[in-house]
Amino acid sequence: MPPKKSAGKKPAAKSVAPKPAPKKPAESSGEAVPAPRKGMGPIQSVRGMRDLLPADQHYWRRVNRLSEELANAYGFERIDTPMVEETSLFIRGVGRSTDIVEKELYSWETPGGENVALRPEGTASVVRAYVQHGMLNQPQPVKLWYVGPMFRYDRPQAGRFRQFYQLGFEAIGDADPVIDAQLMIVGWSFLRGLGIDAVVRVNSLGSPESRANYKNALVAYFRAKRAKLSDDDKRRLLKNPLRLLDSKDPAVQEMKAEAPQIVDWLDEESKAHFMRVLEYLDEVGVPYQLDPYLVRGLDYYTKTVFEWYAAGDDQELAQSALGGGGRYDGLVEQLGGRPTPAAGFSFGLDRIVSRIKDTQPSTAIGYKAEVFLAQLGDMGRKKAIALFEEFRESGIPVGEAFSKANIKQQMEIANRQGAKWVVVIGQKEVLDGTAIIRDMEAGSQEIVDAKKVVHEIKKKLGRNGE
RNA sequence: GUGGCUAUAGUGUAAUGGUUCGCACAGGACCCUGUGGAGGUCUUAGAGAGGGUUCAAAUCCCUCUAGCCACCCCA
Repeated sequence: MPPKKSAGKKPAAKSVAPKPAPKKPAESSGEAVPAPRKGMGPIQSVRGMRDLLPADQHYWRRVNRLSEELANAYGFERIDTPMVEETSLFIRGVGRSTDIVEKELYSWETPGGENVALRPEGTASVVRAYVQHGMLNQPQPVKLWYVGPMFRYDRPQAGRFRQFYQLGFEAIGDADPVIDAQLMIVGWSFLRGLGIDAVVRVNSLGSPESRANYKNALVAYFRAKRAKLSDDDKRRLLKNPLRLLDSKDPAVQEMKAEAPQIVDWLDEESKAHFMRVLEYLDEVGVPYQLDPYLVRGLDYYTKTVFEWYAAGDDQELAQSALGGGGRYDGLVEQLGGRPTPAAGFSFGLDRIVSRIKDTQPSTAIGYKAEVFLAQLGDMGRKKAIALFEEFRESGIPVGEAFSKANIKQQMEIANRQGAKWVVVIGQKEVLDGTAIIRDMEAGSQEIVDAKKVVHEIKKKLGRNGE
């Protein structure tokens, strides 16, 4: 760091850079400068926020491309909602007593006095948009998808960031179990398309009534054994009893065996619905595991719930869930719409990308060009700059290193960019009205008329038919 | 939010409290304004921030910050 502390102890000396930046006139600045702000280090990104660097972008691109492809294939339309919403949307949508709302919400009051928050998930916003724009008047179900950053003020950890990216699919306005199944199929296709071997765990929470009844039974059961519960679990008992079921406490694990099972409390309709979902999955061959203890952290789920895990992580690594979702038949109404059935799911793209990165390290290079323009001398450079535009307008990926004069260096760069052809233009060529085309694989080259270069290259690339 | 571990160039690493912090890769320049993958020479760049102990700190201590691990929770 250039600004070093006072040379008090360290004589340091050290040959200073040519221009000894006249930093501190030691004495004079002493009073002039206000207060030497402390903690002056290099500025870093804010906690839990990270950069997605160029080297990783191709993974993200792949994920995004597949998302779009699948969305089209399955008939979902893209929607983008604001990152900032009224805080009450999330309180009503996600649930007041969930951790997501209680302690992980980035919320503040605007200068105008509105209470707003950064979205912690996508479903509430999508449903809000559905209601706000009267999408109930469109053919149902309305199938929407989105991708974008979400924000949760949680403690960062591997696979957990305060700004993270979710890809989500929602189907609003249809209660048929085939919708639930199709969503799971979309998710399955997505993971498979990325080469991720995953299983989906499925459960049903039933209708709000059956869920509530079950919850009561569960609370009653555990309350009787309250003394044996850890503090964490006592808290859960009050706040989110269903969560007790995936407690890691061995004592609870034991109690679980005797505990009421959710399947026994499902109403007939939910049970039938669930069976249908499973039948459809069987039909398509989607591998799933029934998990009677699967509950989800958001309040809005009803009936079907599911979560994806990478296969092979038989040991539950923390943060190993890649995504999840389910049916939320009550949410639309909860947010002020008419009673409307709906279902959806989302993936955590950060985790998915990191998974691909670990299992399929890529050799992809950065910028790729098919043709490279090498130039020599000022005349050559001028001609090359113009020619570059011609190539670009013809849609041919073309590379350059105009700032380099050395031909050898340019060849190196051409090679690094993976160019199959190099067009060389020097003084001589400019004067002759020609250009050299070099075949990088064969090492041979030919001289062509400068006016025909683009045409010649197109021919070589097999793009003449256009 | 709780507990623990960690922090050296862009990356990965090395150095019993004692010279100027070593190495590899990456980057830049040159060898080389007329032809690529190699090589050679030179070079840029570092102790997360702040404070303390000590004759002396990358090394020991404290605080902050960040990352990681477990918990909580979740994607």
